[in-house]
Amino acid sequence: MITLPDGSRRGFPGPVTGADVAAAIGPGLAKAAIAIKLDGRPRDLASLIDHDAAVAIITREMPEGLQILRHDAAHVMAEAVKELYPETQVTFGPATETGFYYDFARAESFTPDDLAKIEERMRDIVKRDEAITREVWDRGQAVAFFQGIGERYKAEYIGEIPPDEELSVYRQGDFVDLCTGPHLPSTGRLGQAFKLMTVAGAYWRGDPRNAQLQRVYGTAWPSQKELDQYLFQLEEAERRDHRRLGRELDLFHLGEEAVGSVFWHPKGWTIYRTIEAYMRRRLDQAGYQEVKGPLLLDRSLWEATGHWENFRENMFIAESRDERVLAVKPMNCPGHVLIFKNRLRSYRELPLRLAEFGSCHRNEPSGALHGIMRVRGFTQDDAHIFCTQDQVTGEAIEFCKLLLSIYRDFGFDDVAVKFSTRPEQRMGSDVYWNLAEADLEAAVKAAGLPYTLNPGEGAFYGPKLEFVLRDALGRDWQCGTLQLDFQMPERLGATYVGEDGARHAPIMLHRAILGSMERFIGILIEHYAGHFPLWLAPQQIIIASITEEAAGYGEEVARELRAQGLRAAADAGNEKIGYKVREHSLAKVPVILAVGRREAAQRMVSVRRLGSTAQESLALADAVARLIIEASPPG
RNA sequence: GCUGCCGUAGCUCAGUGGUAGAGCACUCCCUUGGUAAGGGAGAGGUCGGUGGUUCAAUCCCACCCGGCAGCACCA
Repeated sequence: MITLPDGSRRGFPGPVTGADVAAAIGPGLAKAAIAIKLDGRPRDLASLIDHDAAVAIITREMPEGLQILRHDAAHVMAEAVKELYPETQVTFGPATETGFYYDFARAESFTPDDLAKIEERMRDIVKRDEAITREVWDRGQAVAFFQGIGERYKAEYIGEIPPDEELSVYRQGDFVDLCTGPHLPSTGRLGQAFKLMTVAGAYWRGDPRNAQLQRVYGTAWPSQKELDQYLFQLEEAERRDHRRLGRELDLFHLGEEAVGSVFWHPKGWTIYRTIEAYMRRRLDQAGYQEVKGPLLLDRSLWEATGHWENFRENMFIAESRDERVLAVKPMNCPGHVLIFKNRLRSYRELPLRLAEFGSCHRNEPSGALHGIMRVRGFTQDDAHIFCTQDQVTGEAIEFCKLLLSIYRDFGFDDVAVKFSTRPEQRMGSDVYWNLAEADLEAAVKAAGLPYTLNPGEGAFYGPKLEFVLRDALGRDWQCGTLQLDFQMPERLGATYVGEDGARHAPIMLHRAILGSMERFIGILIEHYAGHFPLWLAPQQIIIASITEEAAGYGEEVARELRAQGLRAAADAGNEKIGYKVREHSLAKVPVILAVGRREAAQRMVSVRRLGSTAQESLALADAVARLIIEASPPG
């Protein structure tokens, strides 16, 4: 008896295959079927069902089906590589979110020409429509076989598979691969909607101490249409790339003179200051107190916090004329703790929320740098909340509310939460960790936010929540964080006097909303594709005069708007209005006010919005009043 | 940091073992034009850096610096 996803049941006289079940339901499904889900687990279409079970047919359009498709694309690629370059060893080749990759071991590196050849051979293999069959081998046989054909990585890996686990091997044509599956019934079912993208290095088993393999990436989709759509999306992402827009819109630059640090240009810095002012306002309202700590702090402090031990390699060290060794601060928390413990604190002062736009420097590995998203010098919208254990939940809930509200103001409604627990390399006893993890989990539950578990990814001093927002292209970015720290205040000897007259170490919440200003602005640039909402646009309004006769009036309009706090400038240049409209539209100025002889005579402006060709004639006073309202920041 | 690829004008890119070119941008002149490029002229480069091979190197080789993609890393 077989139960289908809609709850209906079908009886079969004896054992059947997944293909039989699909055929029994209908010929259309039989044709579309590529695999089955047997009691919730994906299996080959050819797998035998010999007991009462819940069965669902998987088609290529379903998420599970797409994953199988991509996994198969990896196998077809491996087969193609083995045919073209038999000396190559295969290792792992899984599906990814947009396609697949396979890691190969080969002395020579693959060139772009090689990729084209491999892709061509893959298309052949699909045309050959080779049957893909599953076999179960015993360990000795498998190790001997893979050793015999020179596949040392595969042979090594077999030794690590738990002995009670079935060892399955898939055969397609002459290619035999160790794999748990499931797979398509034949290579022809893959279709031709795939494309090889790039080749890059990747460590065997993800460990930098191991050999580096060559990872060939590809993308694969159920149909050509979806492949084309994906490729278009990649182009769109490139058009929005913050490094490109940063240059085109003259926001910032990066240079060899300060690798990994941002040179903010006037327009970029205007965005920065606008965001900073907005955040400052929101934090003031939420009961934070802003502070500013020193950039250079003595080595002994970093030894006390544990950073010297854990992160010295990534800290910039500055030596002074005396014997002291100073480190450029990689984070702001020790400074805030020092401010906290500078005098005797009472429980009445808690929760004490110290905020700082903290300039930090971390000597990130060169390969990690990426535009202004991952830099060596950056500014965190950091704050530390010193509180009692009773206050943790309430503070966490308030923080989550504030964070979501701020994200909404920047146009991000989709926020995911990850809960990261104790990492392997950590500070402090498990007693602390048990307490901290329990408290933080209780807090996120109380805040009513759904979250996913991220085991082992916490900070070395405490567990953390990470807030991931999704941008206009559906990409995820981790920005906000909330970390619970039972250790640092105690390590640095920060205490407060409790109601009982005794001294207690406060609990410290580390938190950031934007994460880093640099990174967040990078995300915003890409999210808005450079087309910022009026309140954020560095140049909000251009007054383009049509003739020299109207230039004086244009300047007057610009002065009036600036007097009202708007970022307006007059363009009295010697160009036609069409040229000016094009120039400022490309510069993504949200509002262009055209003024000619008519407007000057009647004290009007002709309003043109970015993204529209419509023109609206307004009295100057009305236009100013309207723009003031539109340009006012949220919150 | 590792693997691979790349580095020519502000930008996008041609090009060659015999000391360099286009378009856009820039400057000036003409043009005063009504909503995405009006016309003309000019200026601009130690061909990423340092060594080497060569009669001769932007081109070939080595090292270094920087960038890109991925991996690893992200307190």
